[in-house]
This record gives sequence, C-alpha cells and structure tokens, in this order.
Amino acid sequence: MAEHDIDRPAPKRRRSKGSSLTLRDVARLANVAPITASRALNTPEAVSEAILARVKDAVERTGYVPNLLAGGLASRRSRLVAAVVPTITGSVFLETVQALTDTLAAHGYQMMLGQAGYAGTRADALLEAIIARRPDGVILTGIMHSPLARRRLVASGIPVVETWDLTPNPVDMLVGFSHEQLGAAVAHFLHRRARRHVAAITAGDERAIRRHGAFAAAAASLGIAGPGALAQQVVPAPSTVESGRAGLRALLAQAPAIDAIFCSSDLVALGVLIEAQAQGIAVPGQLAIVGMGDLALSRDLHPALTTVRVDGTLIGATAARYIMQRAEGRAVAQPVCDVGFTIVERGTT
Amino acid sequence: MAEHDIDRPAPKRRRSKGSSLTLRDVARLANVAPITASRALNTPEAVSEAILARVKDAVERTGYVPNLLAGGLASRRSRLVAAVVPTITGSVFLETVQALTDTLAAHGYQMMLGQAGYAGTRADALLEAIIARRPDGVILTGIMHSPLARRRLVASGIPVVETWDLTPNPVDMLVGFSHEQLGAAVAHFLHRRARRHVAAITAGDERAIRRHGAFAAAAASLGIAGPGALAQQVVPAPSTVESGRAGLRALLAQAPAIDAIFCSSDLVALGVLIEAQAQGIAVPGQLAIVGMGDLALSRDLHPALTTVRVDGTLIGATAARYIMQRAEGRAVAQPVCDVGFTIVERGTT
DNA sequence: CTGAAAGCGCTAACAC
DNA sequence: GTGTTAGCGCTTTCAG
Repeated sequence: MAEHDIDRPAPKRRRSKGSSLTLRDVARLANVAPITASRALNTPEAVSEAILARVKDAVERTGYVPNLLAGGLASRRSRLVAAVVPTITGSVFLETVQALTDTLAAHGYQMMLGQAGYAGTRADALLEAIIARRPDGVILTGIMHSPLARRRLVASGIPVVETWDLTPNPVDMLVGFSHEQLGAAVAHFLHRRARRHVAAITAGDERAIRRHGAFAAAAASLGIAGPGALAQQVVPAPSTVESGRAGLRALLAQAPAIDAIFCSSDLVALGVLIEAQAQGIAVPGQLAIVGMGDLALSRDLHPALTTVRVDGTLIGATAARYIMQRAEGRAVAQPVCDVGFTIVERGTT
Repeated sequence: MAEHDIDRPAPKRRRSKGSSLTLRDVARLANVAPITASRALNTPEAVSEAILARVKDAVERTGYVPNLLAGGLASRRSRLVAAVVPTITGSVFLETVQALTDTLAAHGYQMMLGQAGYAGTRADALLEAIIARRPDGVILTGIMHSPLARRRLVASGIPVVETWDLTPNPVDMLVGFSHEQLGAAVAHFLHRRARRHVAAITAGDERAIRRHGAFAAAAASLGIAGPGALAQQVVPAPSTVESGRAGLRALLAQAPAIDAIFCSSDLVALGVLIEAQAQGIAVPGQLAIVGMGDLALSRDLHPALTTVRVDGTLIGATAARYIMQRAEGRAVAQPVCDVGFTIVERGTT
C-alpha cells in the first residue's frame, strides 16, 4: 500500500454510472485518438478522408451526440446566446426573438430566453443567472439598465448587443433606431395630413415616453398640440387593447376636439379603433389613428391601421450576426446599426 | 531534465490567458478548500456560520459568478431546460413559454427556446442541438413528432414533457387537454345556443384538424352540420387575421345559410369578425363566432369574442414542475395532467 | 495529418 | 464540518 506510486496510477473512471456515450467510445470504435475524432467532427477539413469516414461511421452507428457543455468548458465557447426581453407575451419584440433564434440556430448556436419584467426587479438576478452560463453573447431588448447589471456585464467581458434603441453610451454594440426621430416624424406626418388637434396614448415604459416626448415637442412647434399642453394618456406597460379603449374615453373627456391619436403600440391603437367604432366615431373621418409596431394583424383591420413599422427581423438578424462575429474572434467594424423606421400609411389616417 | 519526476509535477495552469475568476480564487481568499467554498454557495446549511460569512464576503469582494457550465459537467445537471415551439410569433403558446421561463427562473433553471417550424424539417436538427446541451428536461409544444426525434429523445434519457395535447402514447410526461373533447363541446355549445347551420375555419395544423374533426362529427350527429358535409375552410398555419377574413368570404360563397363559425384560433376569429363587420353582417345576430385560445385582446373586442380558453400558464407551470422534480431525482407520481378547457361565452354568440 | 498530455472550473466520493 | 482526490467530456498546446 505505497502512499505514492511512482507510475501514475491508471485513471479509474469512478463516477461512470449513467456511463453516457462519449467521444472516447466513438474514437475507440474508429480506431483513432479522441482528439482525432474531435477534429473529424469539428474541423473535418483537417483530417484525412479515410479517418473522416471511419469516425462518421462510428458516430452513425452509436448515435453519438457530442456534449457541448464539456466542449464549451474546454474551448471557452458555449455557443449559447442569451436574449433578454421585458416579457414575452404581447411583446413587440417577438419578431426580433424569432429572427435571433433562427439566425443563431442556423449557425449552431442556441438561444436562452430570459424575462426581466417591466419593473426591473428581476433584472439583476436574471443577469447573474445568464452570466453563470457563460454565453457567447447577450442581447438586450427593452429596458434592463440597472447600473449593477451594466457593471456585471462589462466585467464579464461577454459581447453585448442592445437593441430597439440608440442610446448615447451603449454597453457595447447597438442595433436600433431613434425613438425621438420617430416621435417627431409622426407629428409631422399628422400635420401634413391636416390634423390640427393631435393627442397621444402612451404606455408607461421609458422608450414610449421618450418617443411621445419628441412627438409632443414637434406637435407643439407645429401648432397642432391643442390649446394647452398635448392631450395625453399614460397607460401601464405592457400595453393592451383595453388600455386603448379606456384611453380614448379618457382623452375624449379631457379634450373632445382631438382629431388624431398617436398610440405607443398597435394593440393600444386597436383598442382606440374598437372604442371609436363602438361610439360611432368615424375613422379616419373624425379621428385619425397611428399605431406603433406594425403587428401582423394591423394590416388586416378594417380600416387597416396606419402605423410605424420597425424591422424587428432585421434587428434580430443583425444582432445575431454581431454576436457570432465576436464569438468567432473577428471584430465588428461598425458595432452600431440604425435600422430606421417607416410610417406605413393605411386606412386609419 | 528528468523525463519522469517521481513526485507528480505541480499542475501548471497553461491556458490561463483570460484567467477568469474561479472558485479557487474565492476559496483562497476565504482561506478554505475549493470544495468548501462550493458547499458554502450550493448547500449553505452544510457549512459553519463563520466559513459561510468568509466565503460570502470573498464572493462579494471579487464579484465572483460561478461557471454553471463547469458545474453542470461535474454534477451532470445543467439546470438548462429546452422548450420547443413551432414558431414563436403569433403563437398560442406564448403564455406557456412565459410561465415556463418564470417558473424555471424562480428555481435557478434557465430556458433555451427552439423553433421547430410548422413544416417539421428543422425538428431533427434542432433536437440534436438541444440534446448536445444536455438539458435537464425538454418541453415540447405543438407538433414535433418525427420518429427519429422521438428515438433520440428516448435514447438520451432526458425527461420530456409533451404539452397542449393528450396523446395516447407519450414519449414521457404529458400536460394537456383533449382536442377531441374540445371540438365536440363547441358543437354542443352552439347547438344549445340554437345555431343550426354551423361551419368551421381550420388552420392546417394537426391538432386543429383533430379538434375540428370532432366538431364536425358532433355537429353532424346533432343535425346542425348543414345539408351535406360541414362547411369548412382550411387555411395555412400559422393562422392570421387575414385567413379569417378570406375564410369567411369563402364560406359565405360556399354555404350562405351558415349561422355560426368555429375558428381554430382567436386571430382567425378576429378576422371573421372584422370581415362580418365590413360586410354588414350582424354578429351575433346573423352569425355567431367562436374562437380558440382566448388571447388577451379577445375580451376587449366589440363585441367581445366567445372563445375556448386553455390555461396556458397552468400548462407551463406544471410542465416546469414536472421537469424540476425529475431533475432533482424525485419521481413524478402522476406524469399525465389534463388541464381541461373552458368555453368563455362573450358577445359573439 | 495524428497523437499525448494537460487541463477548462467545478463537484461526487470518500476520508478524517 | 472540512479537506483530498479524481474525474465530468471535451479541446488546447505542443510534439512528432
């Protein structure tokens, strides 16, 4: 019972109870070293035809599926990307999340989804849980700007893309558009359409508020904000159809002369449309409605909804590309992308 | 330059370039062995007060975030759960995904999301990508039933929950409801409401078709399916408002006498409602509409939509609980859960 | 082009 | 309660 054997003792595989199929088994079957099997799977061009065939055959026969957790630990590349949204239901970010998932999946990455909530209380815990998985990138949509979260994220060194906004001092990369420009553009649009008493219904989230601040300012300078301040209703986030209905009722009580409403989401706009129809208010005759987000259903309403379209798919695909580029060690030349927006004019204006 | 040192050479940390903060660093700072630091973090009750405090302090001071990839490899528990949906946009499963994410997050698990597509071509590749991450569980919603996928899943030994259905031979666990019962219930409901010429608009996905098969059979046996076969339109999945509008037009051309339509989703039902309003057809006077899914907006329509509600949140939370129970080694006593459904009667009937 | 050795950062198993 | 040791399954590094 020597305390120190001179020759290193043969490694005994102690914990192999589930004894899952490993690269070793495949390598043994193919009569190569494990590392060669690894190369055959990851960089097939670096391996001879014959060996490639043998390894592939062994994989086929055993039904081997590599363990990417182990691979990630060794290579420091998890091929996991985290996306954070405020909430997933009824969110304008769905298109972005879809594009993200698809683009990433097409390149062998997998998406983790996290919900930060609109209150922001869960954000820090969520971010810690995310960083603990060592993702190759984090994509932030909507809020998520606790200072602690920012610091942690920077400290972790993980590539970050912030989306759906153009903040002056991003954590890292940026794919979005200017909410201020958007708000002002809508005011000018309504002015050109000869609306003279505009109003707004705004969800109580930070970006919507900035959007509508710019809208109010532009409307005032165009002289279409009504006699006093702009008539405005703030409804809680996330926005709903009911907020729109209630919002219109409140607005009408407050300023009966209004002839146009800018809503912070298409759902709210749908609520306004429904309430207007229920009250016998002609749209667009007496009241113009502009939404935001261009949901799939907006073009199918009657009348079809005028809205501001943001290309969420482009945002998602671009963000995914940025992350993958970074993960593969290539620098991103222009890590800020303004995708802009379009006012899609339809029947409600 | 001895070729074999008798004493094992001191491990030289060769690859430490990024030199991330590890448990070792924390342990060193707290003056304990790494395993003790590990215990302080994972099973604080198994460690003395004094040590717990020292470790916590060290974590605090360094900003240490554990590497769960490494932890998962060692413990064979990734704390990752995969959810698969056909597509994320416009999906009735959003509520389920939300509940899943939240329930899992509350217990330290993270959700990976995958989109299989309605065509089913991406399902196999997606499933391989998922299994490669060794999740503690997989939650399937919607289709995903390629035989290869089933086999792989079973072979992997990963706990599986199939949701939104009650299949006769599940892969593993099951949380759903009977689409057949649902379809029949709607037929009886319309019969009781004195509708005598019912019709249906069905998205071309397998469950909707089964639902509507049962609807048609029950309607026929009640004598409300019209003179010949039930008037029915099949529209492509995923369903949209436009499908509903087009569907109603087609149905009217085909069978002008219909007085009720069962739609395979609320979005389709909204389309029918809009088209009816556009054509001056009174709802519910001339035409009753029943949706499926009870979207948030359905109750806010005018008239509010009668629909079949399925508790997607309950499905998600239950599925999450099943997976976590299994992951923690406890068997699930009743791995089949019928969450049922409710017909929510509102203004369109 | 192929392989041996040495870990990636953590925890299970067994001592004490 | 705390520590020692030996891996989890893979890939990097370095050597042929």
